[in-house]
Amino acid sequence: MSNAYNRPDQLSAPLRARVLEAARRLGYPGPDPVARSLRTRKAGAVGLLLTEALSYAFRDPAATGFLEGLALACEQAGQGLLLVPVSPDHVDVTAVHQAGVDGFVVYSVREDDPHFLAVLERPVPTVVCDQPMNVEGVDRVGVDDRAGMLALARHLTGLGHRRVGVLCMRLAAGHNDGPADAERLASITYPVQRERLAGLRDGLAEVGVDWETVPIIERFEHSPEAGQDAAAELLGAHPDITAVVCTSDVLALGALKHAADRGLKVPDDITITGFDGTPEGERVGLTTVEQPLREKGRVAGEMLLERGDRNKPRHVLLPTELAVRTSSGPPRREERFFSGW
Amino acid sequence: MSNAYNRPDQLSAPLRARVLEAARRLGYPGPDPVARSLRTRKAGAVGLLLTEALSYAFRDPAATGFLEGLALACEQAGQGLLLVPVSPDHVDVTAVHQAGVDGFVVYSVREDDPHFLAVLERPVPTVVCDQPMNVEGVDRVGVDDRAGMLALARHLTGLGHRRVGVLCMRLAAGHNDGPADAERLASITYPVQRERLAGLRDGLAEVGVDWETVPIIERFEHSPEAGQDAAAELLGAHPDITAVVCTSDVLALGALKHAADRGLKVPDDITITGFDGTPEGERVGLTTVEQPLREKGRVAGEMLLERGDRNKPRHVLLPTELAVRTSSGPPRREERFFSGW
DNA sequence: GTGAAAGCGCTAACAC
DNA sequence: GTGTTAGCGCTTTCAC
Repeated sequence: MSNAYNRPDQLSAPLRARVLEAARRLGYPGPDPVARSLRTRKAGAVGLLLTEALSYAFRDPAATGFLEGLALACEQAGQGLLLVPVSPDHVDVTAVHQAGVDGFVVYSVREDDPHFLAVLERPVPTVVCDQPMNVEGVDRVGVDDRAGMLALARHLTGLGHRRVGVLCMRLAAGHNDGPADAERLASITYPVQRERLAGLRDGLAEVGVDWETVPIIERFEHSPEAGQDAAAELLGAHPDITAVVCTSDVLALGALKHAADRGLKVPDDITITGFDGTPEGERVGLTTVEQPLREKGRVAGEMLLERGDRNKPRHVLLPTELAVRTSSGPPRREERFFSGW
Repeated sequence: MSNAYNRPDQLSAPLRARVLEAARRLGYPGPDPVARSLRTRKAGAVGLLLTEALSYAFRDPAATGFLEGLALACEQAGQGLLLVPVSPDHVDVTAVHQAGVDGFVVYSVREDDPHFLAVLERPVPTVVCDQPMNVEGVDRVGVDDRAGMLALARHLTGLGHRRVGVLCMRLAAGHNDGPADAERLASITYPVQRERLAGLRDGLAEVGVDWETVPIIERFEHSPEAGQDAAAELLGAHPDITAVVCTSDVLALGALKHAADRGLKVPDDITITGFDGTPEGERVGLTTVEQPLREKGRVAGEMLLERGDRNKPRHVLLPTELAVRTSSGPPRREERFFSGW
């Protein structure tokens, strides 16, 4: 009987038909997938852990690109993709325990995220995307955030910018909407933000800009609105800034909006840059660091699903590319630091 | 022991700590979620069935809006969201059988979709979004597509348009990239498309335009590229058209692109309209019929999750709103039908 | 507060 | 090709 459903080739066609017909008549709804999973020790699904609320997966364009690639990989392997419902505030980890999955993909969470720690306790393989970095025995796929931002910084300093300000995403647990002081910068628990800031610091140091003097505005929420608001704060406090470096395209989109509202011409009056390479950013001509978002998702899925042979953790670093578009240009003549123009 | 994990309140705190500590020492990874699901008859997840490839969920802005709302509802109920991997071509229904879920949300599939039929055989509640319509014993949430399109049609005829062309999505199984003839129109298996076309037909009939003379171009793929291509086909064959009505914003975005490439000014040279009300459409000033996408997803989730009392099928119809923006205007003077301007 | 036992529905193995 | 059986890991119940 089990064979009729699971191994059609083991029975003769007419017999199979007969069995199935009888089952239908008896009102048998087909094998229970949960019972089968218990028996075969396969859930047929991959769990996805996001640090944010579930709906974030469909709102953030960088996440969306990643997930598209991940979904592609799952699809090809015939695996489902289970979005695990985690409340970002609640420290309720039961959802992770409830998830009937054969493995987890963890997308860009804090180093000390309790949900992530719960995932590690589950006896299933795990692949991390982006962060945390350097977790014992866990595969990871990411990009060289630091090198990407360094390239961007050099582009800006090459244009002549010296007075730059930064808009960045959440740096650690807890709400901190405002300037990130030295103490905050020393306790970053989101490695990606740390790396991107480090790349910028290095690039600015090459032309003698003191990192201590660079204003950094942090936002808890990651949305264009937050970027817009942060840009207002930054330019309000530091009107002499010639370039606003954002650690994501989403924030940069908001900064562009603020510039427009304020009547500032981009890039003539001010340069604004992003990071990620989202379709939205491209559409509006945002200078940014592009990373292969979809590819990252695909690789994450494949690492998890194809882990037949290897058992030592793998780390894949995908390339980034500086995309110079129309949101960056030299600072105004009177604001330039040197005058070889 | 089970109590230690599941009912912390039933034990004394120190005892609970002792048990958990012992379990950890023994290398016990916590209760197996699948076994628990089998026992409790609760999977803790909602299945999502899309007619398209899984990754489509993250690519189509209308789907994304819906899913954001659905994810929100799941999250609030502490339920996971399982994306069921269906290959659109393959008629392999096993993925539906494998899915360990407490219910299904079916998003906009064909009336005779085999995966959908497989869902109906599963002994779990199901909620349909948009289509199919009128399925015995199944809850549904949607919008009044016909009325929405009728309002749009009246807007266009009011502006003076008489020679309109249509770009529409897939109408039935099978690839048909090209004109939809009478036979094709008579065998539509996507009710949403049928309704939207009917609304347009009704609106045009009010001013005496013969539906038979309205060219309709169908595309299998639903993407801006397909819309662009279809617009080229439409305007190539019918250069006298003054308005291109698209049955989705995504297609309209492509049509706008085509118009731009061809050097046509919108709306001076040609009017282009969409349907859905996506952020992208809004950004570019697309005249369209807005529907509450996120709300639709939320309602779908809630209908599935809160089905405590009711057991007769519910049908929720959400309102649409005509959004007149900058992509629609009167036809050129020499092309107008009447001249009261 | 503890321990033992039944059974959720299935698959895989083995005897017929 | 058919029938029987053990057991996946859990929760629930009931006796202690």
